[in-house]
Amino acid sequence: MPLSKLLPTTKAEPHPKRERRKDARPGELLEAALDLFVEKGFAATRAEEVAARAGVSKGTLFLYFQSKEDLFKAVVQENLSVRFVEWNAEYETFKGSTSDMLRYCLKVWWERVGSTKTSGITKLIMSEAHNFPEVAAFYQAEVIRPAAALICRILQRGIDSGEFRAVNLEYAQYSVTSVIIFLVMWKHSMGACVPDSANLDPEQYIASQVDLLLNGLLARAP
Amino acid sequence: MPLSKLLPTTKAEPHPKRERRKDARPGELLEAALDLFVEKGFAATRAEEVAARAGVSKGTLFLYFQSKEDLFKAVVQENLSVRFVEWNAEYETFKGSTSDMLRYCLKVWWERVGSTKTSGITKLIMSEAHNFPEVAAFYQAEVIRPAAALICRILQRGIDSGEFRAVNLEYAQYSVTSVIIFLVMWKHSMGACVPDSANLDPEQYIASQVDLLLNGLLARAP
Amino acid sequence: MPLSKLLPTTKAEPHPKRERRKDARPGELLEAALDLFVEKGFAATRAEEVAARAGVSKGTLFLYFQSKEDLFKAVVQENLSVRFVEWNAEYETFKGSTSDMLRYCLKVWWERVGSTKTSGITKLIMSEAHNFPEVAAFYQAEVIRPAAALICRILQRGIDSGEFRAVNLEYAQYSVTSVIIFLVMWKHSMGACVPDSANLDPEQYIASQVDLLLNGLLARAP
Amino acid sequence: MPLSKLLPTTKAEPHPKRERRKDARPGELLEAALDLFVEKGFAATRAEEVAARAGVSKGTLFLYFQSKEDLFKAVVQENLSVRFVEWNAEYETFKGSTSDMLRYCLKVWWERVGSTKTSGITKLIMSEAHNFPEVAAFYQAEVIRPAAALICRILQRGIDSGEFRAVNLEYAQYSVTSVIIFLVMWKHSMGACVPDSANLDPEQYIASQVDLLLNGLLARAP
DNA sequence: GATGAATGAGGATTCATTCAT
DNA sequence: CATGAATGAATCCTCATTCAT
Repeated sequence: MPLSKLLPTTKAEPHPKRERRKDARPGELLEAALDLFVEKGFAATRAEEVAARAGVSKGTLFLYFQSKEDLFKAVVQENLSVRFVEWNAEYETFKGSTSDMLRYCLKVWWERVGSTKTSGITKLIMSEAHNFPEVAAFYQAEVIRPAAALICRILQRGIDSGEFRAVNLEYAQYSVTSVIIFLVMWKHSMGACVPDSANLDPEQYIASQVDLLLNGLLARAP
Repeated sequence: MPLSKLLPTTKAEPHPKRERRKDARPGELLEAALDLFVEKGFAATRAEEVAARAGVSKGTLFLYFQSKEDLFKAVVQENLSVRFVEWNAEYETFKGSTSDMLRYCLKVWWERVGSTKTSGITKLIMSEAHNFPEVAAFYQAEVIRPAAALICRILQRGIDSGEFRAVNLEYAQYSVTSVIIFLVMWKHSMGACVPDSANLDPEQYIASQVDLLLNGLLARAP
Repeated sequence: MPLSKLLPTTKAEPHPKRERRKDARPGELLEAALDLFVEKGFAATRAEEVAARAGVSKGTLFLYFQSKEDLFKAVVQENLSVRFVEWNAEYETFKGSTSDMLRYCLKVWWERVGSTKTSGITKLIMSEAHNFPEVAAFYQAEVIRPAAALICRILQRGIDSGEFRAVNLEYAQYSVTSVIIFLVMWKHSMGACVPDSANLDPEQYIASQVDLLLNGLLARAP
Repeated sequence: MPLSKLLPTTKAEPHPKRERRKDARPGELLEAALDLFVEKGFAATRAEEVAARAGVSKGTLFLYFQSKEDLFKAVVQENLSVRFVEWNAEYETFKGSTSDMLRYCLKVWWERVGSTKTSGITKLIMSEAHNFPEVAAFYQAEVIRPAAALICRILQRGIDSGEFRAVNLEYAQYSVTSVIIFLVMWKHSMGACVPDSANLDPEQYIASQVDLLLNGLLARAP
């Protein structure tokens, strides 16, 4: 499925003058749109709000994006390319136990994605998938599957080295995914409506989850 | 007669069918609303659609609910609270290991909630929390906190009996919660946009998650 | 113009059984309707409110009146028949100066009409005339013209006796009418929105107006 | 393209004409609203009608006024207050008898207000006061009280000069007010539903009323 | 007769989108 | 390029009126 389908369609120029490339405008609009879509959902976000937050007029938004739906797709596209290449590379060269690798992987995810605005995109997709099935499918292909593959590779490494039990990869992978998804959803929904005292600390949450994932709940025989 | 010219005569045609089911209406509407809200989100669901799915007219909906927002709140309220009492009771009388109890607990959750329409509520809340802070707070108080408390009690039972390690309850509890939340979110978003082949089997998913949660990934020393 | 046109049409019975005549119902409804129409206007009054104030259900209202418009016409009809006959009779037999007669006339009007709910009908007609031109014309014919004629007859009596100047009757008559209309409009609009301290006392108002009408503002040469 | 199926495509046809008259709009809308509110009452006037009469679309109205009620208040506000300053000034410098002054005052009122659309405001307020108590209070403060004060000042001038009798100002003032109110109400309600033959001539009406107010009905002793 | 649940046309209001400036 | 005034389809909600009980 071609990525280009998610790019802002740029009004199919009849004669290709010069490829006007992005000023700052589109970026600022995409950023504003991400914020608002994540916060309020697609339908509840008004185009004018997005424009206002980006510091431009309503008209300008539609200069860069043919429609609100188009803007949505562009937001997704812009924030999709989580750097699996780079992570895959890190995976190839990682020295150390696979337990450490898993810990490291989640730590890095939190630092680079989870704690940033980018994590909002996941919440957005989860919330709007039904209204944008095409986008959801695309996300599934471009993000979820690669992520799952990466996790599987890590798990496989642990199994191969004898560090991990020979679990079913397909489902074991969800033990990592669910940690991530839960944190993202929490952060962007309930977490924002709840006093700090009732809230979780992401780093402690991740540490705890990894510990349990690795060691399990059961007490070990001495 | 000139007076009749003043007000449009509106001689309404007789209506096709007109059932009188005062007591059943709210429930029917609530069910229809649950379906549609979960499927399309709050904003994207038209009041008239809800009415139509419940087999009544637009006006009837507003006879029972003051506004669409009111309907939303009623949907949330309707599908809540009830279960925790019965579950807490089951917990008190459960015979067997806490591992079994945990397995049983998730199994029952899936059968009674996860696999039913009710699970859509959770997705709904996660998606719309920002637009309905009161509802979110309500959900937090009525569902999340009781659920967390129940899970903690189970974990504590395992620790007390020496079956489980003495983990931090507050965070260990999330290991169960995240299993549930992930499954719900998946089912109601990506899962509906993805071919069956790429989809997960809920019961296998749960079994696998519980197994890993109990035993961990790490291979045991012999 | 036949009065019967303003009567509630009673659903043109195909076979004239027995002329079911008013219980209390229609009267209570008309009273409630008059109150509310005067207070809030025709459009802003809901049929259900009228029914509720009359202590019956919505359906019952439409049992007695074919439509809200019909109800309006019935309200007008019911309250039209200000007793000019009786007043005309009083006029014939009145002993005393025409000044006293005028004073008496306005006093009686206030006691029997102005201070009662009936005066609301005038306010109602004035306010809604544009939306019910037929009713307005009818009121003009049945109430305003007879009232004007009565006033003219009184004025003529004064002129004939040499008590009054030989003024133009047609316009002099408005000097009485305007006193009445102003009081009615004030009572039913501004008067109800203003603290008592800023309000007028009807009887003092009438006395003052009659005095000025008779004696004029100008100081008399000694 | 399946995505397009999700949101109705709404490829709006180009609009016929589209004038850009930001500064003129509110005034045009206010004028249209005044016409229609006076003619049909507040509730019976549809927002779209107002827009249409102002030559704009429904949406444009709500660009300038937050709601129909807001529009109503603006209509009242727009057509007020202004005149009393200029009139008070004229009063200070008037040369001539107070009788002439009174005559002049009513003549000017008819020319500048009574005969214009502005007089419709008064009818509007009288009819709708109950539904807009704040507007009524505003009108009372901004129009009625200043007008009464002006009239009182004139009467006082006449009394001071010995031209008028020493009447009670508070109530004598109503003799002028009622002349005005009656004319306005008549013009905007019954007057519009009655053949010209049965109608009054405003200037003759005013002349007659002032004459009677000054000289009274009673024949003078020679 | 009475009731009040049900209906659906009607109207206020919103907001994505266009386009003259 | 940018603006923001203008548009009108879409949607929520009201309320006169009907009719099964």
